[in-house]
Amino acid sequence: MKYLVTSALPYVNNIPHLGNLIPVISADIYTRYLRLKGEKVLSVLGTDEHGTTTETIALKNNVTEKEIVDKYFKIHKEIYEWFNCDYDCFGRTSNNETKETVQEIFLKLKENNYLQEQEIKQYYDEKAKRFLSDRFIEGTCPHCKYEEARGDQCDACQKLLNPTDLIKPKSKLSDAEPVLKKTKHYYLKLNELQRELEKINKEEWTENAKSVTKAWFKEGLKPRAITRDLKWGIPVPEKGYENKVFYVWFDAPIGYIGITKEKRKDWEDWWFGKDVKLIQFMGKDNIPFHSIMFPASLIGRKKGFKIVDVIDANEYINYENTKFSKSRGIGVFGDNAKETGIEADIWRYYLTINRPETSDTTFTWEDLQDKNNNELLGNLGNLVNRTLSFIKRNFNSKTGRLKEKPELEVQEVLELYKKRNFKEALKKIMHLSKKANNEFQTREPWKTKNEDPEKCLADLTLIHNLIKKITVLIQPIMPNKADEIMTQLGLEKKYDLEVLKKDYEEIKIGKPKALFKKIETINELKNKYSPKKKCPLKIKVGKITNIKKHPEADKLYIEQVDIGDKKIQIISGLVEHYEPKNLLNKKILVVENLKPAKIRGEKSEGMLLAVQEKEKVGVLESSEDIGNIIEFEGYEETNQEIIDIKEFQKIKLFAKKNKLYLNEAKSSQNIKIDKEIKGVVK
RNA sequence: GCGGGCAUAGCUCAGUCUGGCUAGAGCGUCGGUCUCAUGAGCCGAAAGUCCCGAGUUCAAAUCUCGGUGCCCGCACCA
Repeated sequence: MKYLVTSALPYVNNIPHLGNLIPVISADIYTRYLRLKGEKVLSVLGTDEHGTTTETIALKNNVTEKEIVDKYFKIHKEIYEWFNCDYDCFGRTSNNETKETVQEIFLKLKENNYLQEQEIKQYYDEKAKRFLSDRFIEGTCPHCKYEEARGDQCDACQKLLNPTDLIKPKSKLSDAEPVLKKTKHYYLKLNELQRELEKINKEEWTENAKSVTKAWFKEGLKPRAITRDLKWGIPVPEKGYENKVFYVWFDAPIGYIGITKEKRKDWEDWWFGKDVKLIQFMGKDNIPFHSIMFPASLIGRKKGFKIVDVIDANEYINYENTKFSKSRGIGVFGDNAKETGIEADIWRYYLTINRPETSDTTFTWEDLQDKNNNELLGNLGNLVNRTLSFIKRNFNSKTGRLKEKPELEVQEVLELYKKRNFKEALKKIMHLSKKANNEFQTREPWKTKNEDPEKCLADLTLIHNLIKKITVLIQPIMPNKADEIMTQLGLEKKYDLEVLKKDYEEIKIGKPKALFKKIETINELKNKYSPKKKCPLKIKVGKITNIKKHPEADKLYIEQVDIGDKKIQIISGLVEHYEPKNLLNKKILVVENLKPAKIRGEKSEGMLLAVQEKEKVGVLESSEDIGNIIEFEGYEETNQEIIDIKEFQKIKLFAKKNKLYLNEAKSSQNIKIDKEIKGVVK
């Protein structure tokens, strides 16, 4: 039996965070375990480089797609290497072999009648001469009238849209007004492949993989488009498809094959071999691509490609009390982990002992510190150090003869590795380390060294061997630390079942050195990498440059307000409280990031802040410069996103004396309340 | 609105599919103890309404129904 191990190919638009690293490290651990057992194994990883997002970013930053993927490919590769992930094949889906394989599979799928062409209507940019994907279209949101809504979603009201919903659609490529035009796409007939897919043996899959896949089957598979109107991707080898590429979900998994083909002459032994077991690690969001789409493409190809045997899908790891988020920059990212000065193997330990195997788990900095200081240092590090320093000091750095066989329950750990229950395996290893400490304690070598030096040395030799066994077992998880320990033990850096079982005598040990450093600066790290607290409101100083009564309403004024970078129109119900001339040219406070609304037919693009105390209403004034943003203590950033009135009402605003309070946080700048009243701001 | 998931000790998590010892582990806390070791080690203890309620069963953390709270996906409305 041979083992082909993959980890989901990460998307290369950004830097991977700890959560993204889980499958990558898991596959590495499993590979190392298999090697330890002496199995033949090939591990494959790479970067997924095609897709809309890359094209969008390229457009936005005015660089080519190639430049972006080249940049991130390098970053990803370095990060995985830093985390001691040792893959046999590390490549990228933009390589030539993937292109060939994808096109070949496509042509044969067509020949085997698993593809169908379907015509749909889509927006077309006549200036740029191409079809536009949803994200390349901008226009006015039909719901909230926000003018820069994207074709797939409105940033202001968060509603999901179809590009055809947009009022006054505009192409992001050329500003031209796009026209609806017919376009054709190829669809993979998943429905016709469902029966074959259901036959795949799923016994060894993780529970989440089984249930997600089952849910798809229950719903009934439908044909799914495999082409898109984009230019960054693998070209479709077909007349009339010159301006189209394959959809990323179709080419990315084929990348496993393409990358193997690029790196290995014997690639066919792995992808067509009969005695191969394919084990794929991934996050839970990737399940359908590996349980349905990828196998469907391969089955439909009818060439005998290796179909997945094991899907190991992990749940998510959360950051402190929130989610990891690439787009919002929350969490620990690969490059941050390096900057902290905390070694890769410590991270590997943490991510494994807290691996989200059956449910989501939580990363906290404090937990990381505790685990390093109390478990790694206190238990394992201390065991190695106390043993080796003792041998060095009392026996001239040399172990002796054994009087009994060092026994340790290694089999259980190997079984847990085999089931890919790495978390439990590691817990068990730490338990073995504790037991070794216990041996040290109960044998009391510090007493026997004078009373019975021969027994003392035999005991230490025994513990020396226990440490060696523990080291071999922990090597898949902490490869660098394992090397360090082996060197200190005076043994070769070799990890296999023979080394695990053999007992070593009369070994000249290496130099004992502290294995782990105490982490004491965790609060600094926590502050450094915790999400900046965002002030939900963007409150600006503005000047009323014009004011008139709303023609359709008795209580409303229409004000033109200069807020520095632009002028906005605001409707407010101040007629009963102010004469227009008393408001004109006043410097007041407005909320700028409020969703625009029409009030009695007039547009209102913000809110003028005023305080109400019983019947009295006073506007908030400021002596700051026009356009200045009011800041609040404890908030480090200002929200740039538009919020709606409901959200606004949830925020507690209160004015007292010369300060404004937002959810109890005091404003940094002074304000003035007209009529010197205090109370709730509305 | 539809679908899915989660809720177990102070904290982080196992256990639930397949009902069954006294509900577990690590950390933390408290008590005791050793001195080889990086203020490390070892022994022990306390700590749980297994979210709430009902049902099935000889037996429920586990199965069924209802409720509450949180999360995710999809859709719709203004």
